[in-house]
Amino acid sequence: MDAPAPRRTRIQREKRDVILEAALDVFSTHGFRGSTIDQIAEAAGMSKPNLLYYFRRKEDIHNTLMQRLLDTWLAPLREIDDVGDPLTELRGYIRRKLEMARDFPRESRLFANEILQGAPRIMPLLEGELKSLVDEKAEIIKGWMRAGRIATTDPRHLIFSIWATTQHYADFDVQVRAVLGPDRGGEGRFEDAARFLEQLFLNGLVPRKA
Amino acid sequence: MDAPAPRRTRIQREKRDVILEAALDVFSTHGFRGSTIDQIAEAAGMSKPNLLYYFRRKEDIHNTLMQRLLDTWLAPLREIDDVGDPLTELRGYIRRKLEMARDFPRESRLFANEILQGAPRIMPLLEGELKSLVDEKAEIIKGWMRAGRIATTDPRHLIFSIWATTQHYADFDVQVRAVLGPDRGGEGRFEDAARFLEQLFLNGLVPRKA
DNA sequence: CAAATTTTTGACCGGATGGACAAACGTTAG
DNA sequence: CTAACGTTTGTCCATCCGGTCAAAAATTTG
Repeated sequence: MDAPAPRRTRIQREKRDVILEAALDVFSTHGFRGSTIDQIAEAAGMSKPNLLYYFRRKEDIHNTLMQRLLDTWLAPLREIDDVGDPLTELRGYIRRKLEMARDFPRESRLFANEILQGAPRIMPLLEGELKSLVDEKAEIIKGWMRAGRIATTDPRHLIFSIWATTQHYADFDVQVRAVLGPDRGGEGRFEDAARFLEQLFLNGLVPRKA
Repeated sequence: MDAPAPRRTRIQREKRDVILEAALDVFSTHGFRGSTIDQIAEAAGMSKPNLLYYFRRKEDIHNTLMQRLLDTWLAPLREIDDVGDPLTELRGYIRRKLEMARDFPRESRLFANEILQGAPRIMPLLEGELKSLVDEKAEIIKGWMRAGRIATTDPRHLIFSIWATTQHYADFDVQVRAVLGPDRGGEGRFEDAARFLEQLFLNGLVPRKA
């Protein structure tokens, strides 16, 4: 489907990267339709026709961004396997996802925008690659439950809850900061979140003695 | 600030409602900039100039929608008080929020869209009304923790996690359904989610004996 | 009924926006 | 140097889109 061998010069590789970086900024805060080529071109420090020399259509930029995103986005989930302690494994996954929300908030928002609007461009991927990856990991988690190594519950909804709670700190960042206020809304918020989520996922809210 | 008394005829009230209903559909799936007046007008079954007779500007529709939204949106949180059992109170809050995600997904997505794009229109509300409401409820929760009635943790992040996990089923609905597949992606998914969330928030994942 | 008022519509406008194009400019290889 | 190739830009175009306007149609009021 894709062009077989996109042979590119050094300049082309560099400029394309600059454009993608700028486009990530713009797309992630205004959405696809809310972003203009002029905005992206200005953010990339070049003229609009120049930008269109590297990407023929606005959609091409978005597609390229989306494709790159999905690879890295699912990496943390792929890392889960059933060697080692289940709780350690899950704690690690939660930590990695939270770090991604902290370090790649634009990517998270880009993804959220796409899903919010019905995932028009990546629906096949969700039903294909994503679903089978989740199926596979859900099976591992189910094994842990059968062995009594973690509490028995719905593994898929467990994964959803990890996605939701971690990505929240990227996607709803403005709200989080507004609510926390200047004192606790600074960089410390991610450490607070990490502590809280660890406690939540491990022990829940029922008070424990000893 | 607002016009003092917007005296409206019966037709005006009805037509404005039709428009708002249509606009909720359109805005919640395409975002503000991604939606056109023509789209909304067609969904409302009237011509564009006719629509503009009831709302002078596109932004007015969005503002009205936003204003109505916020009242109902925060209602579940307002209901929390410190009479009765804390765990019951929190469980009830989670259930109510999940029901809202199920029954008002468009409202949830409209709100998510706004926050994702930096909350340009409702930032003052977040820093004002929302923050103080959360502050107030966080204080109640803190009281429960001091009394040893629930586990000690960060009350604000607890609220965030409830928002995140419940709204996820509205905002990321396409993804949830794609991952669950046809068998479990039907209407049963909300009951599964309710069961899972109750377990998560009460007991976490550490397996319990007895 | 007729006057006054409200509602609806077709036609139109100006600015924004995605994209095309050819000419100019720069760089590199022979 | 110069021809070939890659890069950049000014200009232009067609379409979309938010919004206006005047006039027609419908409704309400006296």
